[in-house]
Amino acid sequence: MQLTRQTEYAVRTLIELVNSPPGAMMNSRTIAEKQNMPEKFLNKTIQILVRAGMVETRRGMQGGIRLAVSPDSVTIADVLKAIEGKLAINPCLEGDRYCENQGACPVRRVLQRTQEAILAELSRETLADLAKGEVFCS
Amino acid sequence: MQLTRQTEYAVRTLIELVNSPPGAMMNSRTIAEKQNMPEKFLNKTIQILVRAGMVETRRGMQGGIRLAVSPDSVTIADVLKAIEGKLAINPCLEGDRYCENQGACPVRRVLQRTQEAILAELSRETLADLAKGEVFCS
DNA sequence: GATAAATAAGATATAATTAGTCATATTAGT
DNA sequence: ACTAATATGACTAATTATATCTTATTTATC
Repeated sequence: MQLTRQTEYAVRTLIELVNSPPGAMMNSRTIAEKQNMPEKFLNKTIQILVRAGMVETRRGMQGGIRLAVSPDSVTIADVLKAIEGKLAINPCLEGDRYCENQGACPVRRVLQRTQEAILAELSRETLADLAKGEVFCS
Repeated sequence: MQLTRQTEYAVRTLIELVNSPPGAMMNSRTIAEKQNMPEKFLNKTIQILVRAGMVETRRGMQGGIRLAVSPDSVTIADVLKAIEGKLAINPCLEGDRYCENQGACPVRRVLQRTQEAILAELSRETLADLAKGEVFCS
């Protein structure tokens, strides 16, 4: 019942990008150093964000990363989904999962509510909101 | 960001015990079959519940498992804590963890709230409440 | 009392996931 | 063309979750 470290890296990276000059490319090493994350692993993480359409990258000199979306249109829930693939906290809550007792199952009911609560909280604030704070744990 | 399967096994086992004749020993194989869980793995899971004081076991013929607590005094949150060891969804939220930016960190703030929401939902209903439903997903 | 059957307990092994590193390809400036 | 900066993608290692196997204990039966 934990966020993966990669999700945290992704969030912190995005915030870092929000706080950088708009439109400018930022290189991943700088972000990795600032936020104390393993550089190569961060690159991998960035790839996922690229595929999710949240950032865009350019190779070569003067290359780097920048946001591809508006900071106020992305929440931690979005990042979580992009990185971890799904939001279901238990298999029985996955969309395509069939369970004959779905309606009656009390466990599922509690988990369903829990998941909704998680989503609600993680969707409350956007990257733009988060970036105002400027500092985070390392 | 998922419950472990073991946590689910534990919850389902406890509900099974709540629904069995009070005070009677139930054997783990029966529970495993009824709930479609791997028997030996369930045994391991039960051990954790024993150490947490939630159930008591007796070996040998006529042995088995039974609840050691009142069904209305245990919530899924309690089980989660017993099985997964901690409730923190991110390292920065663990009790003993020091982070100089704790107060100001916006990421931590969101995660903190999320964690509280999770706990609130998982603490809402006790085993006694859950057991009323009788069926669950398999 | 000895033996066998039932049962949990504990140790070990496998599989899956997460985290991290290394080698390659691409781009831009010189 | 060459070199340095940079992302990309393949590979490796570590951790965690899951499952199985072996051993110890208890009770009933003979």
